[in-house]
Amino acid sequence: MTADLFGAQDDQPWAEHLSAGTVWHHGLAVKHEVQLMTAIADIERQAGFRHMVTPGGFRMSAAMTNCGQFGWVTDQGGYRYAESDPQTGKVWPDIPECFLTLASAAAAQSGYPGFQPDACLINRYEVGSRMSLHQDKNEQDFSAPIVSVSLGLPVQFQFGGLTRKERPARLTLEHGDVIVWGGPDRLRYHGVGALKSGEHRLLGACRINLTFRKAG
DNA sequence: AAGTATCC
DNA sequence: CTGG
Repeated sequence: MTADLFGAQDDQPWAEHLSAGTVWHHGLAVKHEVQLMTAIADIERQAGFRHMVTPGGFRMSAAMTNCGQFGWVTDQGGYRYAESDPQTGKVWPDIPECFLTLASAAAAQSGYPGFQPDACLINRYEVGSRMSLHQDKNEQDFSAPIVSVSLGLPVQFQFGGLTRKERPARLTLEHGDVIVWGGPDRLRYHGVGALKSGEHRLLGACRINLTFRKAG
C-alpha cells in the first residue's frame, strides 16, 4: 500500500483490536477523500441510489447502490446477489481502483492478505436512516473478510455475536474509519443506529458506507 | 430476511 | 419523554 493511503499518521499503531474485528481509525488523506467521492459520484450516475424493499415488504431507510461483478439486492423475493442492476438491466459499474486499493490494504493490515472483493455495497444514510442488526450471509465465500469504510457523519456501530441474542458492543464510526471482520467473526451480527443530524464538510447531512465482500 | 411495533 |  502507499504510505499516505490512511493519512500522514499511518505508521502509528492505529488498530483497535476488539474481541472480534479490527477498527482502523484515521483521517483519509485529502487526495484519497476526493478520489473516493469522485468515484462514488461516478457510480451513482450509472447506478443510482434507491430504497430497496425487504422480503417483508418494508422500505429500507438507507439508500443503496452497488459496484462490482455482484450487487446485493433485496425485494419481496428475498436477499440475493445480482450481476445486473434490476433498475436498469445493466451490469453494475466496476469497483474503482481507489476502492480496491483501500479495501485490500485494510484487509491485509488486519491479517487477510490477498483480499479481492467482487462486490461493493454502497449504503447512503440520511438523518434518521438506520440498519438493524443482521448478518452478511448471502455470499458464497465466508473465508473472505468483510471490509467496511465509513464516510461522512459519525454513527453508532453495533457489533454483536453469532446469535441475535448476544448483546452487541457499540462504537462510534467516523469519517475515514475502516472496520474489518472475518474468520470466526465473519458472520457476526452488526448494524448501525439512526443517523443523527449534523453537517459533514464533504457529505453534508449524510453518511456513506462502503462494504466490500467476496460474494461469488 | 437488512423491517416495525411494543413494552419496560 | 427517551433508548434499548
